[in-house]
Amino acid sequence: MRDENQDRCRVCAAPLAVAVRGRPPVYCSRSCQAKAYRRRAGERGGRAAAAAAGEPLAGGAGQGRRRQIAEAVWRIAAERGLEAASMREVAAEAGVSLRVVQYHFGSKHGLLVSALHLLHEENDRRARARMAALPDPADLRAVLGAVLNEFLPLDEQRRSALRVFVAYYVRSLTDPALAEVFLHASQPVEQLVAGLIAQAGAAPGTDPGREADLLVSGVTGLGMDVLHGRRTLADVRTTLDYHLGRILPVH
Amino acid sequence: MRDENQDRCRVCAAPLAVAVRGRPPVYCSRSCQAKAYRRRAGERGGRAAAAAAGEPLAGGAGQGRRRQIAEAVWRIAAERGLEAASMREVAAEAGVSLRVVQYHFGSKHGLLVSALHLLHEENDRRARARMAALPDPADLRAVLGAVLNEFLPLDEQRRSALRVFVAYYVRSLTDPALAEVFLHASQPVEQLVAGLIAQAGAAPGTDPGREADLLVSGVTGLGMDVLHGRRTLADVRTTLDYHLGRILPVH
DNA sequence: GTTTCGGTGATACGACTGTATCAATGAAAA
DNA sequence: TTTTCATTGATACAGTCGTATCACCGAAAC
Repeated sequence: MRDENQDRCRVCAAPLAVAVRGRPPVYCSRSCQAKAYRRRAGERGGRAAAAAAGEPLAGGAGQGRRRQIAEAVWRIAAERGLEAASMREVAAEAGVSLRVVQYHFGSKHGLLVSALHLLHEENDRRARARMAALPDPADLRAVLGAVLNEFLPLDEQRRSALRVFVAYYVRSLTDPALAEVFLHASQPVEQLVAGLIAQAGAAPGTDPGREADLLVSGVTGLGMDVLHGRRTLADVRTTLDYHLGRILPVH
Repeated sequence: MRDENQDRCRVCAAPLAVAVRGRPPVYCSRSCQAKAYRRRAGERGGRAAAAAAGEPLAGGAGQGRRRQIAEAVWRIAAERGLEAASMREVAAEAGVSLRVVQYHFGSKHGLLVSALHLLHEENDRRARARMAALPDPADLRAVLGAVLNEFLPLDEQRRSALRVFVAYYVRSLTDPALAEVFLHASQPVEQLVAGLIAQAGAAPGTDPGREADLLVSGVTGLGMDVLHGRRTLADVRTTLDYHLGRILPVH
């Protein structure tokens, strides 16, 4: 409590300009600040040169910061809704300061848009990984089931993803920039499903495209009902099995 | 600009207490206020006694105020999202003062819950009216189509209703009181659809319950895609016709 | 005449929100 | 040594939010 903030430079003791806004000044000039920096660097070099240098900042360096913050947005949106994702709240959840969020995303709108972008990439990545982990990639019915299951809240990850997804969906209804991200991303899901249905050998008289359209949107809606508690997960899976069996007759 | 607010009673000219909070006082006591009231009533009675009396307040008196305000909430939610529905914004949209909204709903949360309640009643009313207006009530396929079309944004009314619905849905994921309203309301839609399918003569081997589940949630999802611009309304109707034709074979 | 009652006008408070500003930091380049 | 660069810390500002408070209004009851 001795060297409290005086109105004198810490190095040359010259009087320093008063700043009514922003961070209070401590040095009278950039050179005095550099001098102080070198002094500190010297002290530090003696005992902890290597330790203080690297520190890749827990979660991938460089633009890993952006990802770290985006994940905080996802968590908040999933648990408390997008309207609870204020700048300060996101910063706290990510364990960084408000200024860091501002710096890396510019504005709140930029933050939301970027977080949605990263979310789409992440979801694609996860879905691809899960499909690659299937025991028999030639079993087209299993592949189809895996694709559709991706929209059901089967585990905490998918549950959270669905919640974030619908929260963003609603927001995009009144925010063109968010709608853009939605439109430029998820066209091919229905086409993928339609292709799988056609390849797997659909029952005669069925239209793979129309079946895929209702299946995809229906599964999303059923998943939302599960989130709500309006339906059981088991019930939804039974319904899904029924329709898969109807579209793809056994062998 | 002559009789500006002095610190004297308007009637007896006694000094009046200073109030740092709330509306500034004008009378020194309740009796002086009543005196002023009677004086005004006397003047008014001479020329506009009947005209000033009734005035049911444009839209149904009594608890019509609540409805008027709830409709403002719906409009704002449909056009700018639920997060834009602040107390002041709702009051302005409804053409009343902030205090009136506070008085009739107590808190913002109470406002949102009540508005959702009234919305459900309104939607039921509209759906019932549209079904009653069908040309041939015995044509079960037409009735089924009408029920499902209720979830598509076919006109501005349904478009708006769907937007408000999904906005509230998302909010209900993080608000138990809203979720309650959802759960205690819309169970029987799927049962209604399933009943219609069974009565209309489904194709052999089809399960009306499972078909209804996918149809209802699927139609909702497709309607949301239309809102988004991800799908054409015509495309959705074609898909819907396809599935109706599949479930209910022609004659 | 005074009180009571449902409803409303006019402020005010404190907590938050998004954004802006100024300065410091650590390291590398000039 | 001085400058530059990308990043972060520490505030400040103006506005909005939900809510609370006090007084007024009209009319009916006592």
